[in-house]
Order: sequence, then structure tokens, then C-alpha cells
Amino acid sequence: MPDTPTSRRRQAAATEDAFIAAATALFARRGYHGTSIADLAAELGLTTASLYYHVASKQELLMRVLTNGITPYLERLEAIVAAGTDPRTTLRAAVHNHLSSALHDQDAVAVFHRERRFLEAPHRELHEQRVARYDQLFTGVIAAVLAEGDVPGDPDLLRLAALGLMNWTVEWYEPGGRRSADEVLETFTGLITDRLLGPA
Amino acid sequence: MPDTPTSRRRQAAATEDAFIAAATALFARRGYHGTSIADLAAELGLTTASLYYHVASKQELLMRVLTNGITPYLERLEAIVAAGTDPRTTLRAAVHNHLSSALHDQDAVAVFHRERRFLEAPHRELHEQRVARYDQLFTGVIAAVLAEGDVPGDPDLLRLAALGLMNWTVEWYEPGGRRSADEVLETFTGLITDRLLGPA
DNA sequence: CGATTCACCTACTGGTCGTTCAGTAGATGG
DNA sequence: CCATCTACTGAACGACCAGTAGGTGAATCG
Repeated sequence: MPDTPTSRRRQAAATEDAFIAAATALFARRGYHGTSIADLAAELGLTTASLYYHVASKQELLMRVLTNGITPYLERLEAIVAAGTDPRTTLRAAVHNHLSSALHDQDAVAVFHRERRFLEAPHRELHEQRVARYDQLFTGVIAAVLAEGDVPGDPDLLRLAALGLMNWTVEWYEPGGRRSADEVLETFTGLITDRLLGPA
Repeated sequence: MPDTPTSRRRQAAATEDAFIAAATALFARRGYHGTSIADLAAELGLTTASLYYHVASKQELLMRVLTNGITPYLERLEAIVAAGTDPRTTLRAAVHNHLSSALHDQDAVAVFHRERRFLEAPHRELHEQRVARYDQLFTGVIAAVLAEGDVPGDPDLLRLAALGLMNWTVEWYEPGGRRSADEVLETFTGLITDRLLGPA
């Protein structure tokens, strides 16, 4: 139960966000096993002992990074599906949401893809549950489009194709590079909705 | 200069292949930084000291795994392009080759995607060169198709879309699972050549 | 004004990391 | 039969790993 935010509490909260931000950046650049607690502490201007005042273990830190990465786009997908718009509109929104996350929270999404396999019990179970929920929602969105009957193919394989197309962006997209995030976002959304899952 | 293969030499060669195979499997499962030299030695029934009789460093081992993974499909792509068939036939062959590697040499390709960023100098340069060569060839194949004018879009983005679709298979495909490699291979080749890069 | 809490520190633990060294059993070759 | 080579070993190297014990000054509390 949160009480009135004193200046002390507010500072502590900000520091916790800084922990997750630093861990996300380092895990993305060097990988989970390639990042030491000392690296993280140094990045935050602390000693390793001080870091352990805030987090229980390196695994907990990974869990927080993963949760922080997946939560916003899981919640938005829930909302998109709950809106109950027609299948193709829902699809476009779901694809837009997924791609937008990959492009704007690149580090968090990269860590999600690359490092989640290093998450151990007991955190693992909860995390897998959330991932399964996302998959289930996304599969439903695609299945609804295919149910209209105007695009042939295996729903699972089409879903995996679309996800690959979107998820791979984190491997090559460079913020501030030759192409803007919006440009990639619009082009790829179009590729998926109009070509990959376009009416035959 | 290789002399006549005595039984001793043949055994040594076989052992070296075993090193790469074991390293590929372990790096794929646990990651480069998550795999210790001791893990590798144990897998091979050796001590760490013995392992260092055969390889100079862990980095060299990574380089060998990466080279071993990329070489066959780079060579095949060279041959496909050199064949000089018409653009769409060439495309289909290039896509087929790429996907086939991802599905059949899954571990090697996974290590290639996930761990190559941990390769340091001096190996890094040669490796990057080979990757750039592959990219260049593949881009050329796609550009040739687009040059025919019957499919609109940015060649680079279409290439990245196609690569994402193919490369992502290593993250979900399970050999011996519900779907055969051939089934995925045929479906995805079709998705790319007929829908993603299909005539408008 | 004490008592307590907070956020941090120094100093250290036992263990593991990649790597090296000196040596050796056994096969090969002159 | 003796010199050489191959493939390997036990033991150790310094560096680093995740994590901990115990203490310190400053802010917050009744």
C-alpha cells in the first residue's frame, strides 16, 4: 500500500528505474552472462554491495528487465483485442503495437528475445505464462483474419512468419540511422497486412 | 602442405570436428559467455589443459564455429548467383538455400545470429567481411527481381523483411516436432517469393 | 533529543574463469 | 634402441565472479 510520496521515496523510485534502465542497456549490449554485477554497479556509480541493497540477485534483475519490457505491449494488446474491432482493423493495430515496441524499446525487446532463456526458476514460470498469454492473443488476432477465408495458409506458420519479420527489426534497425522508425513501422505494417496476410 | 593421411592424422581431424560440433551445441544452448572451457572439455571427455593443445583460445573456438556455420551457405549462394539464371529462379534458389541452412544447421545458425557480436579482434574483421559478402550477394538477388518492375518497394527493406522471416525460424523450429523441415521450407519459400516479393 | 531507518560504504568470502606450464605415456621413425 | 612427436595430464596462475557481513553518516521520526 503506497503512502504519500515523500521526497525520499520519490528518489528511491527513480533510482529503481535507473537500475532497470542500466541493466536493460548492458544486457542488450553484452548479454546477461557477459554483464557482471560490478559492470552494473559501476554504470550506476555504486559498489556491488550497494546494488544488493536494492535487488536480491542478478536473476531478479533479469526478471525485472524482462517484465518491464513485455508488460506495456502485452497490456496494449489486451486492450486492442478487447476493443473488438473487425479482424483486419484489429490485425493492423496489433501489428502496429508489436512493431512499435520493437523499434522504440529496442534494447528491452532485444534482451527479451536473446536473454529470456537464461531466466531460471522461480521467476521463469511467471514469465513464461505472460509470454504464452501474448502468443495466445496474437494467434487469435491472426486466426480471426484467416477465418474470413480470403487468405489461404496455415495460421501458425503465418503468425510465425509475421513475428519473424517484426522481431528481426531489433537486429538491424538503428535509431537515428538512414531510416526513421516511422518509415520502417509503416512499411512493415503494410507488408504484413497487405502482402503476407493480404487477400489472395 | 598435407601429407598422406596416416591413421593418427585422421583421428586428429575427427577430433577437431568433434570440438566444433561440441562448441556449436553448447554455444547454442548456453551462449558463448554462458559456456565455460571446462564445460566444453567435459563434453569431450578431456581436461581443460588438453583442450588448449588443440585450440589457442575460446575466441578462436567461436571463430571456428562461426566460420563452419557460414561457409557452406555462402559458397552455395556464390554458386547460385554465378549460375546466372533469371531473377525469380535465382531468388527462389537463394531463399531455399538460406532457409535450408537455418532449418538443418539450426545450432550453427543460432550461434551465428546470437553470438557473433562477441567475436573480438583479430578474428572479427575476417568474419565481418564474409557476412558483408553474403549480404551483398543476397541484396543483388533481390534487387534483380525488383528491377523487373513488377513488385513495388524498397529493396533494402524487402531484403530485411525476407531475412527476418527466414532467420526467425531458428527461434521456434523444433526438429522432430509437429512440422517437418521440408514443410516449413516449402511454405516459407512460397511466402517470400509469391507474397512478400510476389508480383503486385 | 534520542531511536530508527535509509542508502550507501569497505572489506571479504568461496568459487569459477580462461589460460599456462612442466611433465609423461605411448606411438612413430631412423 | 634411441630420439622425436603427439595427445594428453595435474597443478597452478591471477583475475574476476555473484553475493555477504558489518559498519557509517545523514535524514526522518516520535
